[in-house]
Amino acid sequence: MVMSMNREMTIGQAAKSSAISAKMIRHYESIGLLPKAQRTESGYRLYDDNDVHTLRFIQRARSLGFPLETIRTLLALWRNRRRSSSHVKDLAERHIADLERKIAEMQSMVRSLKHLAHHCHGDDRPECPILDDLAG
Amino acid sequence: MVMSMNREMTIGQAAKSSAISAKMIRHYESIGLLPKAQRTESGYRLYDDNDVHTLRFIQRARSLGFPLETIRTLLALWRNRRRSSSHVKDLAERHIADLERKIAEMQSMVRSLKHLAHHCHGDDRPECPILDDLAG
DNA sequence: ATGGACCCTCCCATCATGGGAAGGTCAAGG
DNA sequence: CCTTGACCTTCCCATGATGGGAGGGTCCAT
Repeated sequence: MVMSMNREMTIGQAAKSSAISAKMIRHYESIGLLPKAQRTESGYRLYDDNDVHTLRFIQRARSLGFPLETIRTLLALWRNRRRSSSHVKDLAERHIADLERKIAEMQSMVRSLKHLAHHCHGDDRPECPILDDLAG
Repeated sequence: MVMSMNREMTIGQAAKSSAISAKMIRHYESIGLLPKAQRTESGYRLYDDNDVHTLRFIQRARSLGFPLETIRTLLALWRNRRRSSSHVKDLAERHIADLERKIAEMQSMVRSLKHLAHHCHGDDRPECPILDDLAG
């Protein structure tokens, strides 16, 4: 049933194919996010298309901001045919809530900063409402 | 411990007065953000109202999200009577731009995640558009 | 055989913060 | 006076995700 070619490649090529740096691929392996890679006799890591598929999964999850520990769970769910989609959705929704909390925090900072900056002349003189605010 | 009358206090009290942990106050001193504190004969750090004023300045700046290196500059400007407010305003505006960039990044993640979560049934079955997306 | 482009491991840095160990100091109450 | 507990000290380690770089081995094409 396996009809795909099993092209093997070194870590540099896997890195290019997945947009994850070789440094990070080694790191993910070291923390057990990835299984230990195959090695050549001389110790070079070898990756096949399946490995690259996993790497891309991780890359996409990282690009959505998922922390590595959550990605560890997502990978397990991905591989588990008896998973429930509610588990995955729950992880996504918690992550969304996390992001929205951080966004709100930063937006509040931006509002305050813009207010302060708006009142600052921004010229050669020392008077500055921004510093006045920080000084309390 | 010799405590003079002009409102000198230990690090724990300075921490309470400034809402910066004792741990962080020591750290700020170690990286030169704060000058070395006075010490009692037995080695306890001592802080006066002026020091607490500086600590509150730092606390307020941190609460607006300024990184410590920028706060180092802000402190110098605060103490410099020949500063130009444009310098301060510039720092604030760069910080605003930084925050807005990060906010936009996270909002983009949230948009994608909400879209995916919206299409996920979130039930007992394994089918999951979120994992399908991550898997590419 | 040589050079350059890979690969390996190991250590260190970032950024801001906290935890905790091991030990010294101080004030209050028995 | 001595104990107790709440402070204080320094030092090391951890977080999360990533990168830099040293020192050394491997592979391939010229």
